[in-house]
Amino acid sequence: MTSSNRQFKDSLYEQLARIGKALASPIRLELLDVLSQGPRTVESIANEVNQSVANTSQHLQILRSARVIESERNGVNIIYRLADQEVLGLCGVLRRVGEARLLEVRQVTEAFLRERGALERTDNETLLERVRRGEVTVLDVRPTDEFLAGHIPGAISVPLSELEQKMADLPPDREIVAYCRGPLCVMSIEAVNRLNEKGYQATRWEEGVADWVARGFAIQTGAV
Amino acid sequence: MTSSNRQFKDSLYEQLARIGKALASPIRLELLDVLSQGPRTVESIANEVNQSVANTSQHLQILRSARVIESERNGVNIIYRLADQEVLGLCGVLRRVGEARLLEVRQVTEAFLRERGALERTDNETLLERVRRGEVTVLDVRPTDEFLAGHIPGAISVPLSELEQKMADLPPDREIVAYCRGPLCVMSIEAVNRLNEKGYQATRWEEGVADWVARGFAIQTGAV
DNA sequence: CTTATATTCAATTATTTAATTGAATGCTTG
DNA sequence: CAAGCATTCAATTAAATAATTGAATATAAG
Repeated sequence: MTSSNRQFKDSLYEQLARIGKALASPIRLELLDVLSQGPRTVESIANEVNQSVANTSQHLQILRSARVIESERNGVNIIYRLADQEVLGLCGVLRRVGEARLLEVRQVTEAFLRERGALERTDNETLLERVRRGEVTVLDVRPTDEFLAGHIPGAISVPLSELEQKMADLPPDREIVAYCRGPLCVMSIEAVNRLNEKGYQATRWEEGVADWVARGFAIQTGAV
Repeated sequence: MTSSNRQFKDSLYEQLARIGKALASPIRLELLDVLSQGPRTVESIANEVNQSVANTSQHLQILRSARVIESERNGVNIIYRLADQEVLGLCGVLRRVGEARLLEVRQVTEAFLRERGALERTDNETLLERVRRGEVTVLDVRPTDEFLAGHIPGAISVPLSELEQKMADLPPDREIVAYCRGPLCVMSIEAVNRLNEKGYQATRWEEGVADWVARGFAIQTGAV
């Protein structure tokens, strides 16, 4: 290979490695997951991931420098968001490769689900078909701002913290499917457990909005 | 969030970051690109990326530890290969995010193509359709072992080094489309330039076999 | 203009990563 | 069994990365 081709390759991979480096930190991967649910402020993100605001901010600078997130000022707050759907896809692929290839990921995940009584696999694909056909009542049990940022069309927003109050409004003889942020989020596990305790017929759809989008389906923003 | 949820998240992202760290090095990204064309020995890879065998081997250990590549011994040689298609997809998504989001990637790439007289964009999608309909003669100008590892069905293997000898066998009045490893490989550029100089009507399809696979199309292995 | 709040920056320290070099290991051949 | 070849390992050195802490900056409110 000529030396100018060599130089070109070196430059190109140096640049692409910026994205790899952005993904090389556990904290930054969590930041990206948090942002995949919708835009947030630094303080809110820092609380979610249990890190100092300064440390969170530094990691956000690295992600922004790699152009995988963007920011805009809103008064004293800075709102961060994922740069685009392709970045969302990148996070999804990395997680799927991790789940498929790293035994440790599966071990950690199964321990997590077993502790919460959610290890039993439902038929996720059949459930998805029934959701799409409108055969079940779909609950989004994430916080309201994440629902507003984007949700499965037809889903009802019932944040976990409001489930007790709103449970009585749910049709008692219609099957319920609850989802939240994704396979590793406990909200839908908790919601399904509570609903079934009260005699509802609830099932957890273990994916999240990002997975729905990755499947090519449209989402709804705003209140409906 | 309860402390056991926090611990779970910390463990999970620690594990997923192993893959991010694997991708955080320019050399390892190039190794993955090289392996996306087919399995190779350490020495052959080291030559391709212009690194020492020891350094190449160390990076390969990191990639293997992250489970994105696999190895098998073949006498004194060790053959390395990508772990599966999902890893191929991960590399593809990372490159697309880089190309879409990092101005520097586009700058480096355009300079590279301009220097080689290949900056003019052809309509890649129309070309693909014509390839799929069998309307053109398709040449794979990569080395033979990469052709054997996997190629577009119906493509003829004409490694760049053999183009002069084999050119006379090509139908003179049928349009030719040449491809190689991907947008940043010079073989198809060189091949198209030479063919057009000799009066053939040749166009470059700038993607590679990995992109063909990412589009969901089947590839052919072996000699046909 | 001053104070409060949110966020970023800079310096420091500790840890991790990367390239080099020479030794060690595994397989093949004579 | 010894020599050759391919590959990996280990130690060393230098560079890069990460968390903490305190200072600096930007915006809003009184």
